Formats: sequence, structure tokens, C-alpha cells
Amino acid sequence: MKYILIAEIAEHLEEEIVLKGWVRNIRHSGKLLFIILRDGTGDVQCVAFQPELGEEKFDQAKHLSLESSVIITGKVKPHPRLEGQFEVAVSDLSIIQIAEDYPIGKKEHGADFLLSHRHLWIRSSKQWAILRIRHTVYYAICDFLHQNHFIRFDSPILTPNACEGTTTLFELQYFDEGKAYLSQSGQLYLETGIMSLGRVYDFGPVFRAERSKTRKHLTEFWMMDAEAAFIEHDENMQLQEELIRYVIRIVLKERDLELTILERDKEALKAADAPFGRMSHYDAVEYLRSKGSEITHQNDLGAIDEVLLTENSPVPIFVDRWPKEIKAFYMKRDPENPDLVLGSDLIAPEGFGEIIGGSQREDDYDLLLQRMINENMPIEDYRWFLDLRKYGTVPHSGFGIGLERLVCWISGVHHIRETIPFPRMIYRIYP
RNA sequence: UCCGGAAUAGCUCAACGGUAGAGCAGGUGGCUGUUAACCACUUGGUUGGGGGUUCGAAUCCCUCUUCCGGAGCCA
Repeated sequence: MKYILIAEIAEHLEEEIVLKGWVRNIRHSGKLLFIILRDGTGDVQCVAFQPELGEEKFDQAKHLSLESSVIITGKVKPHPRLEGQFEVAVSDLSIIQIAEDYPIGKKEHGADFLLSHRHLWIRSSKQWAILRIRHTVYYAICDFLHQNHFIRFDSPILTPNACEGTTTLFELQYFDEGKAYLSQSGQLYLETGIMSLGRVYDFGPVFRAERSKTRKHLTEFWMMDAEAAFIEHDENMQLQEELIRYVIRIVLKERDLELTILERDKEALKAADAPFGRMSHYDAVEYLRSKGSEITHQNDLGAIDEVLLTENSPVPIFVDRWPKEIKAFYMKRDPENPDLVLGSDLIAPEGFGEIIGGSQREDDYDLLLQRMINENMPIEDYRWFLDLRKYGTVPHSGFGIGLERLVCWISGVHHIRETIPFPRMIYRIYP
């Protein structure tokens, strides 16, 4: 008898097969018994009929609890009521383990309880769907970058300095070498990579010890940083747009069931696969003020501003050419206005907010050094970074995507904590 | 860090100064097509900790703890 995955069940219609998995739900009605079996690749209803399975096995099956692990043998049939679906007529059943009382019930639970049981919560169908979309977003990003000649270049997680001096770092003692820090971004290391490989990206966990407490923040999250030589500001935004639209198309194509489980508005997602909006920070501020925001030309966009900006836009919007005071030291000044930098944020629609930050980088040694001195950065620690501007400097640009934020927007999930297997937040590190 | 809210059965909640209760989960039984199945019966409580007011506190007051929502910072 052939052991198959539920994902492959359509290929085995009218065949006797073996499934191995867990009991998602069980109901019985006299001599009939329905088991919703899940095996990680999908769910299928298995139907046992007492006269066919035998009294002893049927009685055992009746006492299966939620999440018990079982091996089911049976014949694949079309579902009598649900078009295009299948069910399994059970001919044999063996129990691996009867699960103890499963803490996560069929009715609703609170956030605290679910987060404390995250190791079990991930089995629930919505969580299953989100994690599968996360996987697809991850590999679609890598696939797009590979097609565009980007080489994976893993930047270190243990670093001697802050990449962007402003935000808070997790600190640890590194043997006898003094303090080390968990990386907030691999970007500065990526800039070294392009001088060897032309186009590079990294993808890994980064850490922010900010005491942020919102549905958009994690202290440990996965970031993809891409960096490319000879790509300038406008091409940089173009590349980001193509990447995001590619990811949307792949998710719509390969994760339709998961989007349905999550009740994601697929039409809204489809509508985002169209040319993105572009707006300078100056124009964005003017627009927001006309809508009643109190933002000024020296401010970053607040949470309400991000919602206001995109509320009538089906597509994400780039906001670029920011005042240099509110952006990082490494961003290149705007040749048309020395008070601005060639940085861009990509703001996702549907009230979601920022998903990408990118910029053309300062490639002139003297201007970069001056900027670092102005920010009181420890120049000696960044000798290696400044060296890049001494030995064959070139115009170059890059951007960083927060994986969980992208997954959150694409899957239409309310809180970022559901988009990573084990979220790390200011007041939570278990499990 | 700041502002707001919450904590009662395993879970989700009710009771708002006078005998702690429901639904779900668990248990037992019933039902040949169920879809968070249904029906009947049933187990289950130091009302987050400490202190106070009161004849009497889950309920009012103080305090601590934990969590949730939002802001700022950012991806």
C-alpha cells in the first residue's frame, strides 16, 4: 500500500492509499465517523463506517482526541458534496498516539494564550496558511534576485558596531575583544560585496532592541538587503517595484488556498500588481497637510500619515528625496538639492505602511567622511567602509525588505507576530 | 519609554456590595453524511499576589505583577 501526502491525493482517485498525520477534528454519528486529517501538506476528510472498519477499530477511532497521530488506510473518493475535493473511505486505522487534552480548542482564544502556546498554535489552519505564504514570499524574493544576477552574500550577525548608529542594539561580551552587537542590518557589509560580485543580497535575522510595541514591530525579524553597483536612484526604485510585483504574482498563483483560508481580499492584492506611485517627500507632506495631517517638511511620516497617503491608492507608493537630517548618513545627497538625499520608502496600501527602505549610497570619500564626522561616528571603526570609496568607488544603490512586514501585508494578517514561527517582542521571549 | 485597558473553571466570557454561572474543551450515553455537527447527563473554582474599607468583597480603595491595545522609533 502506497504512503502518499494529502497534497498528492488528486493523483490517486479510486486507489487504496496510506496517509499519516494528525487529527484536526473528529465527529461521529452512530456508526459513521468523520476524521479531518492533516499532514502538513493539506487537510482531508476521512470517513469510517463501523460495519466496514469493524467494531473494535471503530470504537478505538471514536476515542481519538484532537491532534492524535494516526496512520489511515483507505480508498480515495470524490467528496460527495464539495466539488473538486476528495475524501478517504477508511479501511484500516492505526493509532501512533492518543494525544492528551489539546489546549487549543475549536473556539476562539486570546492573544496571550495563543502566544504562550505558539509551539502548538502553528498547527492551526490560519497559522499554517501564513507560514506557507511566508515560505513562498521568501523563495520568490530569492528567485527574482537570482534571475537578476544577484549573488547571495551573507553578512555577519555578530558585529563590532552599529550599522546605523541611531537605533538600539542588543549587546554581548565577545571573548576578550570587548563588546559585540547583534546586527541590525547587513547593508554596510553588502556594500563591500558589490565591489567583488556586482550585485549581492543577504537574507537573515536582524535585531532591534527598540522598545517598540505595535503590530508592526518585532525585536528579531528577517530582512533581505540587496545592493547593486552602477544602479542609481530611479533604477533602484524600479527594481524594488519589479520585485514586489513578482512576489505578489507568485503568491497569487501558488497560494490561492492559503489566501482563501486567511480571507485575504485577493482582488485588492491583484490590483497592487500595477505601476507603483511615486511622490517626493515634499509633495507627500503637502498632500498630507491638505488632508489634515500636522506633519511638517522636517518630519518623518507617522503611522496615520502612512494610512492617509495610501488610502485612495490600490498600489504601493514610493516616497523619495527626503530631508537629509531624518535619514541615514550613508545616503547620497540629491544633486538637484543638497538638503535632500536620494532615499526612498515604499508604503504599502490598505493601511499597512512601510515595507521597504532604500537609497542610492554616498560614493564620494570626502562627503561621506564629513557626514560621519557630523554624526559623531567613530571613524576608525568604519575604516573598512570608507576604503570602498578609495579603491574604485562607483555609484551604487540598495534596499532592505522586512520579510514579516511584506508577508503581513500580502497575507492580510492584522499583527506581525503571526508572520514568524516564534515572534520575539518586547515583553515576550517564550516559547 | 508614554497614554489607555484587562486579569473569574483548561479556554472564551457573564455575574458589578448579598448563595460564583454559561458556552467550548474533558467524561458517559444516543444518532448512517457530519462540516467550529447535534441531543441528554456530567467532572471542573484559593475570582492574578499582597494590603485596606465593610456585618458581608469577584465587585469599592491602595499597591505589586502579568498581559493586551495604541503612540513614538523603525523594516
